[in-house]
Amino acid sequence: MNKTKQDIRKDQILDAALSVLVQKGYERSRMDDVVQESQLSKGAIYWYYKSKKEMYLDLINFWVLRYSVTLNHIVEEDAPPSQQLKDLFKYFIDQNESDPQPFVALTEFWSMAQKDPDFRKKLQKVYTHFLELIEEIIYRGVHSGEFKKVNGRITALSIMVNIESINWFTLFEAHGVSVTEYMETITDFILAGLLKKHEEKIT
Amino acid sequence: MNKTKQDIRKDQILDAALSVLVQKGYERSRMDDVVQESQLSKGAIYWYYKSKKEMYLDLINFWVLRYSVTLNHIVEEDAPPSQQLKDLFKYFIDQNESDPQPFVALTEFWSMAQKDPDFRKKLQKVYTHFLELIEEIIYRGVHSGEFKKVNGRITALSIMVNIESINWFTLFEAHGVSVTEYMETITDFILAGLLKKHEEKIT
DNA sequence: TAAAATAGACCGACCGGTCGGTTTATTTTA
DNA sequence: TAAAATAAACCGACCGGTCGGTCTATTTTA
Repeated sequence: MNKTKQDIRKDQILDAALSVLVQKGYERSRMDDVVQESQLSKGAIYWYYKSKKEMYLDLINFWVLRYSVTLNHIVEEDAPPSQQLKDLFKYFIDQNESDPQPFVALTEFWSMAQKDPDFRKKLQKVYTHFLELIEEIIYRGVHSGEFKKVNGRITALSIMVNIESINWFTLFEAHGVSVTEYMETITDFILAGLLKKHEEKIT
Repeated sequence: MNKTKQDIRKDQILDAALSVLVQKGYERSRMDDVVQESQLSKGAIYWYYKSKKEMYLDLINFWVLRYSVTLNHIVEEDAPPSQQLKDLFKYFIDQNESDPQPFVALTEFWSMAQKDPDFRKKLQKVYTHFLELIEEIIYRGVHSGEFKKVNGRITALSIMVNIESINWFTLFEAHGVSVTEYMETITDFILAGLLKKHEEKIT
């Protein structure tokens, strides 16, 4: 797991790429911006990536990999599904608070996905995997009797969408509602819809 | 309310602009594309709009105006708030089904809002107004006793986010879940969280 | 073991196409 | 017939990608 020189360079490039992407978006981001931000040269960057597009596609890999470690950990931990969901929400709230850049970048990738099939396919894969994770939690909850018998796929979709709504706060004025406050309310809201009521549990 | 020649021309331009925007996104959309799509000339377009940016900013106005007619109608109709919310959801589902283009364009405007303060301000205004509409419905519901005493702003935000999630389906594969099916489930979900349970109503 | 050879990493000036916007000429309208 | 509207040729800043070349570290050779 120790990084080679090449991995370090790629990190260096992708760090710069993310920063530029968030500031300017895909189209307006210049390879020369990445050159400057990364303190490397154009030649160096094109040594590691054959095109602007390849570089940004790899940026998705980079972040998926980074997040998936914790995500898998949450799913595999030995906790009641309701707690797992809470952890999931909390993880994204914390991540967004400590560094919203990847979230902002996601908006840009959405926009890219609309135009470019390669970006679409890549994002599709990311989402499919993420949805499967959530669905897994839901299934366990339903199976163990903690959750109502809901449609796992639709519920997972809904949860995912609500997590993504974190982004709304990065961009717009919410008139006095904080992200944390909002997300906590949403978490309760979703869990209220999922958890069996006490009477039902007994029967 | 009858349209002048100029209004017609602007419609013609903005129709083309939307079409191009959806296909290529803001940056990759060429004014020459709009020229071709609108069957006009560059001179004509720059006669009505002083820049690419102005044109696209006006595209937002165009659609806000178009939607706001029905939206206001829904809020002002004499129906129980729960029904108003259902109508709201239904309206967007129908709109998306008959023509998803404006929804796709919204993703692009999100991306624009991140980079350009003018787009951000404009979208902020749109969202603020829309949130106020929803909040108004919520308030009435709470006041009339149909709804629980929820935080109007947060609930409105949540509803809006869920409506926007329609877009997810335009872009990605949901593995067998249809937009309509999804949205109907979500509507029920939200209303379940909002409506007082029968026992509570009686007391 | 010093010189020669090779490979990998990196540099940055430069080229060629692109596209928002301008200009100028022409046609339509009132 | 003057103003409004439209047409289309044109300008030039801009930027992704290229390429000849350098620099450093490792390996081979004699």
